[in-house]
Amino acid sequence: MNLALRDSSLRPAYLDKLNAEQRLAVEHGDGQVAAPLLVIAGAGSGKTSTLAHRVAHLIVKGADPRRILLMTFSRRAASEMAKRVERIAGEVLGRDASVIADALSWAGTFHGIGARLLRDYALEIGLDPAFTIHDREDSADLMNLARHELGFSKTESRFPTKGTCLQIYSRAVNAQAPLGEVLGGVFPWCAGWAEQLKDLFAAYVEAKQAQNVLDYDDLLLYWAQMAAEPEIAAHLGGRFDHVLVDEYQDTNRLQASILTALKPDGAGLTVVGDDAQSIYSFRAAEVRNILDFPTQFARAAAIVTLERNYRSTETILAAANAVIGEAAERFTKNLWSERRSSEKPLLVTVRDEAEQASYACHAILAEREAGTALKSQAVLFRASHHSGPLEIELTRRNIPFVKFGGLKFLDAAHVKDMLAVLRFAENPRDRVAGFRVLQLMPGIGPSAAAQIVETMATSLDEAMGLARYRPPQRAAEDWPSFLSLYEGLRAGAKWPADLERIRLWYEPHLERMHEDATMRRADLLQLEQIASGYPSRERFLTELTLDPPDATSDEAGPPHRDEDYLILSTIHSAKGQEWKNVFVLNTVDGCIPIDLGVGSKEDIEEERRLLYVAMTRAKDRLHLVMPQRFFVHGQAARGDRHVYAARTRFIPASLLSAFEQTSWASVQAKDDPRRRPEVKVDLGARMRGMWK
DNA sequence: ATCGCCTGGCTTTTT
DNA sequence: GCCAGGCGAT
Repeated sequence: MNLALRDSSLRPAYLDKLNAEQRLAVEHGDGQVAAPLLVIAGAGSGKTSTLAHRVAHLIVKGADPRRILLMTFSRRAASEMAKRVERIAGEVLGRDASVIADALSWAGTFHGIGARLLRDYALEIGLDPAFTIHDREDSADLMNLARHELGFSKTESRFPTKGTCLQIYSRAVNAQAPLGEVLGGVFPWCAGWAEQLKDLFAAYVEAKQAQNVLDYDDLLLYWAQMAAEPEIAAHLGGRFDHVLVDEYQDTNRLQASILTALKPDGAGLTVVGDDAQSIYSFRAAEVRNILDFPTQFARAAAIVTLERNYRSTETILAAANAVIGEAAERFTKNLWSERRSSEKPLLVTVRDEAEQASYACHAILAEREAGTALKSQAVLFRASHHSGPLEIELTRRNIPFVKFGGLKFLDAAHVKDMLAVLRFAENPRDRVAGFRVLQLMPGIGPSAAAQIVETMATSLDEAMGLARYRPPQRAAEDWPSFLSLYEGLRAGAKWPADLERIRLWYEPHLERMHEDATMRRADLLQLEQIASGYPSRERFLTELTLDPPDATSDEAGPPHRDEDYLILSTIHSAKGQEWKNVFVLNTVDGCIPIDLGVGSKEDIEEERRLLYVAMTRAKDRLHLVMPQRFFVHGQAARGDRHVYAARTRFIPASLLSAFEQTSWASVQAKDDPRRRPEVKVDLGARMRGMWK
């Protein structure tokens, strides 16, 4: 046996750090364009690392990084990946590795890559490359305009709201399913409106085109449609030798069709995912994508399964495996770990949500005393508002935190106003932006705003149309300054000075409209700060829409980077992350699974996977907290009241042995002045008794 | 035509 | 608790 075969010169050091399965995935095809590859990567199995190693390996073996397409679920994941590839490939090639990372320019989300390709091929497909992109709320606003114009806002019985309409539309597009099927399957209560919805969607699509805007779905839809043209498809597919997709379990049919169009025979295609972590079916994610992948192409795909978990202790894994083991259908095997621990995950019963918050604070601080930084701890929850009481408690105790998921910075009305001005300048045909901006001025309401955008649309030159418009009396005072702002912005982008200019114009309106103008002004300054990091107005608008800053923190403003802070996150936003110490709030029926409407069997299964995802984020310690009592408001008929909650159905009695059950009551409760002592003394009787 | 106030209905997760 | 839509005052 020739020992030279094992020589490190033949097997680079970076491969030695991988386990056998990971190495299989990395070396598949040995750097050449090869048969399709499916990597089933369990939670914590080193998926990101494996994918990064595969990309680095391709480059080391001579692949051109500019011809590698790498799609991840967030831009953050993409840049993280690029950094790792740079490090690994740099070790071997020894060159200036940053050149490699820069050359890996086609790394991003499906939507982000779509936007770039569409601008690139715009002329070939009859699209104006200056299109702007609508986020969800903008899309809903445009849907609403169409809804009004068609007279659906005053129907006898109530027509679905703009949000619901958009959801239906989006579902039909992403699932590539006919409207009837979507209505029947997902929105049965809207099935009676099928005809009207069809008309509405037709009007919505026309409006988008007239205004040169694309919504999120269009970025995929246009891409898929463009790739269905054989000539463009060949050109497009020929641009990339290797196409790698992360989180494949969360892609939908539209995305799968894009991949197939790019690589009809699957050559050079790698997808990575875990069916047990599929939690995006509300976004039309199709778990069949990953399940059908192996047999989808003429050449069968190679399959590699990663089951060794490097993240969690075996007790945490045992509990997580037990939870997912109850699933109706699953494909990956149980994860295993060598990380021994005598500590089982905790199932903590507390009285109510206030006590839950109190427990979490208490345990978090105790962990920090023991040396676990706040940053290594996270609190996860099913719905964004579940963290409300905890946020209050954290603020009260001066524990800094950053929250991911839920309401975004960009959703704040004043931030949207500023961006709308910018977008209106970038694309004068964007009616949603114009409609919003114009109404900021007192005296201009919906009808005047509609009239103005209409005037603009019918003028040959939009800005000219605007200049000729005579404002109503009440708006006369504010009009000239707006006009001069707009003409200035149209004359040519001065970046990032444009944003400051807009703010100076906007501030008086901000103060008039909002009590808390000072706080909001701080947000605008922060927006300018963010803007200064982008090279151009167009890039800023596009990338901000596709990848909004996703953390909001308490009013004190975002903690500095070097400061220690706790992570609060929805379970969805926690995907792909890990912490030493993890808390899951509201592990009760009604929250996990969430009780909304009927809930089909599939919905319930997805909720089970959500709990699994949450649990598998934990490395060392896991606390599942169960408040017994909930305060519910609303439901006018019954008024506010308490309801009692039961342990989540995903942890039936048969699984309890995998957990340590405890209950907790805050010690301070007795001293808390807000709490009334329970002893009731009849002082009057005592006084009288004194004289008996 | 605009704006502010009131009422009645729905209430998740995100690119 | 938030949004859509209706009504009345300016």
